Amino acid sequence: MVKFFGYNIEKGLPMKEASTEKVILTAARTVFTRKGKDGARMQEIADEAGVNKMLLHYYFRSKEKLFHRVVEEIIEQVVNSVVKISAQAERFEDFLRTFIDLHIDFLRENHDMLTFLLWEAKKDTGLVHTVLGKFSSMGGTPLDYLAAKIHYAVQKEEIRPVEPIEFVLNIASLDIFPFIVLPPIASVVNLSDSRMDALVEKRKKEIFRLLWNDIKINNGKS
Amino acid sequence: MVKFFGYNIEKGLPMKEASTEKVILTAARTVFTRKGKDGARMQEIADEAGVNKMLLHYYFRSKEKLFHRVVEEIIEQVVNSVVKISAQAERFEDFLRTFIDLHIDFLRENHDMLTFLLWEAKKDTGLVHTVLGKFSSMGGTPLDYLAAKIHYAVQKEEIRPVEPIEFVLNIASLDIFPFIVLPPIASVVNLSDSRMDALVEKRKKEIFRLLWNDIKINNGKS
DNA sequence: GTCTATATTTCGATAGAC
DNA sequence: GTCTATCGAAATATAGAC
Repeated sequence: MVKFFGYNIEKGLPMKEASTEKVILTAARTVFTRKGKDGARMQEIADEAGVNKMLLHYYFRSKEKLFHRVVEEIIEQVVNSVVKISAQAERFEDFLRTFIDLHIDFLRENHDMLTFLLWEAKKDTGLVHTVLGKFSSMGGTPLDYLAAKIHYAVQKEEIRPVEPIEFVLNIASLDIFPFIVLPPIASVVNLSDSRMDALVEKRKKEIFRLLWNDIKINNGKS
Repeated sequence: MVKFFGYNIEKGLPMKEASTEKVILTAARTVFTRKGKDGARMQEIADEAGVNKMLLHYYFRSKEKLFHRVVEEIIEQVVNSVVKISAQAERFEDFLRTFIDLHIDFLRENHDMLTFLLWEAKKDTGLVHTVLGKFSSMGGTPLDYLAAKIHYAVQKEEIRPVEPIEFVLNIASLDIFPFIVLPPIASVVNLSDSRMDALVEKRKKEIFRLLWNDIKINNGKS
């Protein structure tokens, strides 16, 4: 294909097809999240992308640099998603229900990069720096955001006073952990996708019920 | 040192010092849980053990076999601990409080192998088979055990009826997840050990309160 | 930009002396 | 059982033609 500044000269149209660089990046993300930084092979990434191995070095110089590009992209996506689904609804009850719903939908679609990110962060805490930096450039960590949200809801007497750190740990744990353990187990016990989906939808209700019952204030209701 | 069937001939005493094999195994566990199967280097394990690299092959033939020995040991320890701390107390309230307490104590001591195990299980689901096999040889999975425990407590009207799978996911998530995310974060934000310990002890109470309030039956109390 | 061929390094594994 | 020396495979990275 003849390319010129992102335009496909042959067809005279803006290129919608992925550039070689983008193809490689996508393939690298697939392989890295599956095998990890150390287990991934440049050859496997090239095969996954359907390009010559040498091109990975042409575009990204080294495995190390390619890895960092992939991780930055993942962190960018994760942080943006969390920030986006945090900005929901006025009443705390609605906020909580919506947050759990969207958060779990996001996790279901991206559970592959979950364990990967946690593992790489344990080996190299530089990743944690990147995540925290990205959050603060977006206006604050989820902890900061939720603390403000809780403070407001308490004043409005929607919920009882709760410690933000405890609440964040509760919701993060309940939302995220199943997507770390269940996928490996599911592939062993032959849990079908549809049964998995049903389980996930039930979890949404269960998590909301558990957390909301714990903090809500009943105004005149039994 | 002159050795003969586990006896130290020079001193005429049973050997309390670790054998070379045991020293290697311990070092391997340290390095594998820190760097993962792919990131670990035989040389680094040898250095950690303070022995010649060649001895690793003498005792374990290959990196693959050494890795599997380490993983089997870890799984053995994890399963035994879970089974052990599950067999506690008659009343469900006491059982729950004690389980959370001991489970979290165990996790605090062994959080290094947590992310490692979850990561390796994601890459190679053979590990899941090993875990499930070990559990069934010990009388059943935690899910089986808790289902029976719940059934009994419901009959005694100590708790309302609950779905075992939901309850297991709730308690596992709340107990385990913090030990996956917090250690990397703690090392970045300079959270001291004592403050971490305080946080953990508060978590125990918070988790028990949250779960118990959700399932208990109030007999005549407000 | 893309290919083939090759350089360079790292690492698991073995041989053989003691 | 333990050591030194070394092999051979793999994997990252580069050279140079097209």
